[in-house]
Amino acid sequence: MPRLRSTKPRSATTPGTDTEGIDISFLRTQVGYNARRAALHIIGIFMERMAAYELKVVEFSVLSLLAHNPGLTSRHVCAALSIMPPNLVGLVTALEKRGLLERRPHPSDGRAMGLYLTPDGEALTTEAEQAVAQLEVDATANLTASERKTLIRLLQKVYD
Amino acid sequence: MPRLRSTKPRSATTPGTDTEGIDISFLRTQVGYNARRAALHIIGIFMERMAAYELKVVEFSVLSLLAHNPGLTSRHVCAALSIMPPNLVGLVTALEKRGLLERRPHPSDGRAMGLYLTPDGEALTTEAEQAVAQLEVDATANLTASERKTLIRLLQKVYD
DNA sequence: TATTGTTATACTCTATAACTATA
DNA sequence: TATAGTTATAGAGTATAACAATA
Repeated sequence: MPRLRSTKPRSATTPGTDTEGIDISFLRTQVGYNARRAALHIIGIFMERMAAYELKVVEFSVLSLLAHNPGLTSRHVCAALSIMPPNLVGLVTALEKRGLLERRPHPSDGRAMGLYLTPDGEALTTEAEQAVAQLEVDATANLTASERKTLIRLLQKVYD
Repeated sequence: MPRLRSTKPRSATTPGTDTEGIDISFLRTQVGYNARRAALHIIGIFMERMAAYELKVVEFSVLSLLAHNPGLTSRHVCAALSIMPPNLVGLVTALEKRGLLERRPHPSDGRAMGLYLTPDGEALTTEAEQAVAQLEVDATANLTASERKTLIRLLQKVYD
């Protein structure tokens, strides 16, 4: 299989700032590279807009997960979001201090704590989810509704 | 707009380990969430397989970029791969110490250094690119060739 | 004055080991 | 013996400020 590889060194006169003329043909044919670039693009816009709610990506994910699954334990949240248990502790503590969720002892398992949104947490999450839904549409404005649906389906086929 | 949100708390008897039965319907409708999950899935397999070449994702990206664009300056590489200049320094130094690339003074700009793969670097990159291409196909085995092509096209529409 | 490459540094994110209390 | 939550800590990744050499 022949390698497509330019032999001519790049213009010796203009180092320049732009990305124009740089050959990234190999990386562009890889799903991983493109998925990462697309994810970072959307996450960048997420961070800009969600700063108003003082929510990072993982914090929003936890809140949204608990909004739809009240009483989930830390272990459940970790499994669903691929978070290491030690890293969830500080996160939950911070959200608890902000009055957005609370830990309640599990009724039948003395080791476990159920996580529940407070009314404030519910309200904020409702707003935040709407903001995220809008932000996602804006961040993927180059896609038609149909393309967006197809993209999500194909991405899920990759990791499911 | 009604919120779909379960009101019934989760089973009080089985905290469990699995992810079964957890409702992640909201997150699953977001492109950003799915793109990140898919990227992490592929990157995980990348790290496993490319450990044989002692190459991390960013290191491979730099090598592949230089293979197709000999003489690129640090500034170019940073712009093309969204790396902060201070973070590229150690990376290039390490690859140089491994004998995979070398810095040559730019012929017309005394500040700049052109980056070039050594013959060893070229050889390793050729092997690594083949390994990555295979790994990508394996990591996206649930997709047909046509779906894979569509996925890449849609991802590029998002961030281009 | 602006830019390239660099150093030093700080901040964030993620990962590992070990402890406690319960099961 | 195993598991849930936690603590402390280490490591990787990413970001900013400032400097020397050159444009």
